Amino acid sequence: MTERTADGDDESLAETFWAVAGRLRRQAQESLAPWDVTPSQSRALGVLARHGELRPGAIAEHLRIAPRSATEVIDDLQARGLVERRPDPADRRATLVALTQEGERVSAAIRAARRAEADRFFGHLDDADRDQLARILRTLRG
Amino acid sequence: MTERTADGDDESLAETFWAVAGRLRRQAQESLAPWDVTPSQSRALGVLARHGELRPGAIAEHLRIAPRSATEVIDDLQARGLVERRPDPADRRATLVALTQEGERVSAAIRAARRAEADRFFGHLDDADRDQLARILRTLRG
DNA sequence: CCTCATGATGAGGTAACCTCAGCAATGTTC
DNA sequence: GAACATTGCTGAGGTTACCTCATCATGAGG
Repeated sequence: MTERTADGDDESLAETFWAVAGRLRRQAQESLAPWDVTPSQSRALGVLARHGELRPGAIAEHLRIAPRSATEVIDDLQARGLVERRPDPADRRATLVALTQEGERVSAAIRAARRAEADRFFGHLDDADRDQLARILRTLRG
Repeated sequence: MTERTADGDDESLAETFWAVAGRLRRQAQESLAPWDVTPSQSRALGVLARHGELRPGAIAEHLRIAPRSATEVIDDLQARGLVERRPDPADRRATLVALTQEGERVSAAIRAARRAEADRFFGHLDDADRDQLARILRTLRG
């Protein structure tokens, strides 16, 4: 009798929101397992896939993290052979980060898996609700 | 010209959801600042305020974290004088964790601040949207 | 009592962030 | 065109919030 104890504890919207966030996070994490890539690495891969080669600072902006933190994520991705660093011909201080072929492959695969995951997660909603949710969230995104 | 760069990068619902989550998290964190209490500590205080004295294991269940992690949060709260541990008269292995008077006071204050924060955050929505959102999130919460 | 399960905690680890300091290349200013 | 501030990245080291695994009591059942 494991008892669904784990909190009804709801203190309105915020609490419910976080409960949902937790579920979504766990699912996302699972869906990344096959590639041995952490969520933050996958976010960085996504940015690179969308924008092409970028400097670490630009990646940091896209991810809304400190530049130093981007360096770390890039280090990890490089260690896994998914990105490579090359000097920026336009500025000798700077570095350009680009997906390797393997990086392209993995990032495409992850993108697909993430999409499938999201569909599965939000698929419990009918189309109208999905639209509502999207609209409301965009309002809150600021 | 600071440039609102930080990502339009939206890959549908999930991305938007996380953008909102980020904003909410930041605001929540700020709203806790006056009491020098971390988010996870405040969650634990909330559980204790709602349920009264509990064993660490029970707190862990409510927070959906490992028992060992609950021990840690409780340690921190105890160091700040917000909770106290006393032996469970019903089981000599167990410990009961209860709010101190200071803990009650702080937890009430935080509760109020959190509520105000949430109102401010979700206040951008009209009543209908708030209801919609609540309903949809409850569906997704599982 | 003897064994197994349970409650809490020590030890030690991880992911994902952060700030601060330092170094090299740039841009600016006089 | 030398002096100075700024920018771009990264080393060092810290924090939060988790985790697992091992240990050590106590408790419960045969």
